[in-house]
Amino acid sequence: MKLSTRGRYGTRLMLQLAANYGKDEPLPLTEIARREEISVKYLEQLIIPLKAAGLIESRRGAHGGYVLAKAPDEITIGQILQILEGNISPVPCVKDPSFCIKYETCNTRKLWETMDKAIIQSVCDVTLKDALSA
Amino acid sequence: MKLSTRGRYGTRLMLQLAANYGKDEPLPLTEIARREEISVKYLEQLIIPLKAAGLIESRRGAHGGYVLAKAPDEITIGQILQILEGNISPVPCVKDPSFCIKYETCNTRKLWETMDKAIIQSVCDVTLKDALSA
DNA sequence: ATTTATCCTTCTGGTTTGATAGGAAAAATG
DNA sequence: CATTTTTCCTATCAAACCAGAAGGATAAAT
Ligand code: FES
Ligand code: FES
Repeated sequence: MKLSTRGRYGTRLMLQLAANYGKDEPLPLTEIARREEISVKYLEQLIIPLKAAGLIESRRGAHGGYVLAKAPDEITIGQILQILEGNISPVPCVKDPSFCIKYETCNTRKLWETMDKAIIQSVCDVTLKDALSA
Repeated sequence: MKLSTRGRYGTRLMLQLAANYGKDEPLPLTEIARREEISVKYLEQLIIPLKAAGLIESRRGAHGGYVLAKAPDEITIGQILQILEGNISPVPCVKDPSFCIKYETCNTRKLWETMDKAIIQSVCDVTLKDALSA
């Protein structure tokens, strides 16, 4: 039940961008890497899907970098995790019934659905803005 | 953020034992394996730590098998997962501060702690008895 | 032209997962 | 006592996943 470094580093990355939101200059990965002590090369990989999902915009070249595509209170931690970790539900069958052979007669599914809802609520209710001010 | 088969199969195993609770005969793994369509060999591995933790008692030899060591309403799903999956918190640093270098200045820890509490509550409030009657 | 950056693809060592295999020890049965 | 049934114990293994490094192409500013 561990969150991988993708989700954890990605959230830290997004918080840095959130802190920089509204400023003139975009924030380059080199700076984020320095502040968070994560390699640029690894951050590059994480930022690709975040950009593809439309959460981030980029500017290339010198004085380039990244900026949030939306305000910090319009992006939730749940969205970030969903993008970087894939489906975060504890068992696949919650989203994909064909995953479990004994789906029909399963007496544990209700359990995992309860767990799933608790997890989703705990991260989808929180925006970057909330996390920054906390 | 997936629960592994250890936690999922183990919970199903424990639910079978809970359903058998109070009966004269212990339930052998061959029978559980047949009902749940999981190999006996794999179930054997899962049941070792459950027994070591005192949740289960065994009787060897013919007509042997397993019985719950406590009533179904005294065993929670959280206990089972803790035993089979290890620490179920989404990030290790919640339990072990030395895990994260930037522990002191981390701005995401509060987030994961919230998530952790939500997960724990969703499984520790539920007993085998609850899960059976649900 | 040089520098600073994003962008894109690939590779790899290490760990975890999900089992299977083979047999030893104990208890009931005939 | 021999057989069967069952738990008990240890080892092995393929596949998947994780964390990250490497190498270079492209674009913009100076
Ligand atoms: S249906 Fe998927 S765990 Fe039961
Ligand atoms: S201290 Fe562990 S994630 Fe921040």
